[in-house]
Amino acid sequence: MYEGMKERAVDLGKTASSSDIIFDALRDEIISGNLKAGESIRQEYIAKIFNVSRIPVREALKRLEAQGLVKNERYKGAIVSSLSEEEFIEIYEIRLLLEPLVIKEAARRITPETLKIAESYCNEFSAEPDSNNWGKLNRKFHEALYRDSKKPFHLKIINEASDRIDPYIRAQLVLTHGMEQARIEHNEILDACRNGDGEKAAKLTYDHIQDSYNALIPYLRKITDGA
Amino acid sequence: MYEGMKERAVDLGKTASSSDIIFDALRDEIISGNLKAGESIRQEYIAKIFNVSRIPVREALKRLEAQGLVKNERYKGAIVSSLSEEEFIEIYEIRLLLEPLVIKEAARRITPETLKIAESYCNEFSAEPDSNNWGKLNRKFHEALYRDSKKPFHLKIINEASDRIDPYIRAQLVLTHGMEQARIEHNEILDACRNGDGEKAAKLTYDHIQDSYNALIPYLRKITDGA
DNA sequence: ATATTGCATATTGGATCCAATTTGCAATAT
DNA sequence: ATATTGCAAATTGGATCCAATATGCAATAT
Repeated sequence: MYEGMKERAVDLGKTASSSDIIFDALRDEIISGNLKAGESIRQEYIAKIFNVSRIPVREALKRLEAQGLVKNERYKGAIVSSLSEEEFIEIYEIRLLLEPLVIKEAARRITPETLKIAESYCNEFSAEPDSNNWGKLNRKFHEALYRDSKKPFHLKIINEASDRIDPYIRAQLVLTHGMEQARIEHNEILDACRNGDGEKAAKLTYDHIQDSYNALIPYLRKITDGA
Repeated sequence: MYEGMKERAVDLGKTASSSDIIFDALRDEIISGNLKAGESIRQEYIAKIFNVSRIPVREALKRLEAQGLVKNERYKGAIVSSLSEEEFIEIYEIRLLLEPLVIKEAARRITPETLKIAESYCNEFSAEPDSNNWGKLNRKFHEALYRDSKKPFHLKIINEASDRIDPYIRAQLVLTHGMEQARIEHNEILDACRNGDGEKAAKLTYDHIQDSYNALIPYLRKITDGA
């Protein structure tokens, strides 16, 4: 009886805690490049912004540390992690291994709903005039394509890997006008997914990541020097 | 002046916080299988054991959640994560991709010190009579072999993946007497590392993981049912 | 006998308070 | 001018306290 109530109850149960909200907010600031590598995050400062005590802030920072985005140092605050060129290369190695594998599965079982979402982000990305939003939309597009892969563990790794390099990707998207290339490749990948052609989607994704890497490497030093 | 002091000062600086100690302890309990999937961890209970308040316990639990080992649920405590057969397979997929890659690099640059450590754990593993210690020694052996890979991001993923399946591996090591097989394979891998033969070490590691998977699959249902 | 209701208890999330100690800067000494 | 010392302020880790509410069980109603 009243089956509809169940879903509403579940939704109510999912009200995010302060800690969750602060975690998401800080993660966003870091991966957007708004908080740069080496910068210090003071607990008290964040607590005041969100009108909460330091407790939920500290929990959020501990979680960010577990994911490698910051390093908590006593009396110094949470220092935003930097990325050496070696680690940067490592992350691309992992992306090149896992993302083609994931999209292969996802493309084969992709649902019309997911396809709609991905198409939407793809179009938004192509049309967006504000370069500050390119990074986020690019990310959302790729996330959408992987949704139906049924590989949560792979996705967790891909997400964390992407978080680490996202600030650099975003800076590069703004600096160069490699948008054209990205737009073309996104549409090709989307097309392969529409046809359920996992193999082709995988190959295109591999090349897409490789292109991203090639575009980014020359800018890596420039960006890290500028910090 | 007094150069030696620096190192001591650094060492002193690394005194672990309560939160760190509790995190390590809970992680150990989970990956040892002492705390089983589905069990609830009460903050107050842990706090009393360690004679601390709930604050550091909560921070530890948040970190464990970030790594996927528990899921914090209000009024219910931190529930130890279970692993579906699909996720189990996923983790082995990832291990099969990353571990051979890592050991290939590690074997090429392995130092005498690291080799000594790995040999030590290998021998301990072979000689250990108490089956409760097999899992930990097995893990330590593999960790040692990967030490010189210079791939921190890969290692982090491998560690977290291993954490998730370790309870099952340990149960299986105790249930079957596949120790013989493991011992032989460990020595073969170690030998390839001694010779700096990265390719061979990678191939042997791949087969070793594959064997582990084959041994574990039949026991997976048995173990999860028994919980 | 079974289902519903109400209340005491348990349990977590967050606020406030306290302790420890590093950091930064000014005063002092060389 | 430079290096050393001393002290106030800043900052984090942890303890204690409070609020909200879910859970479990007993009492009640059907």
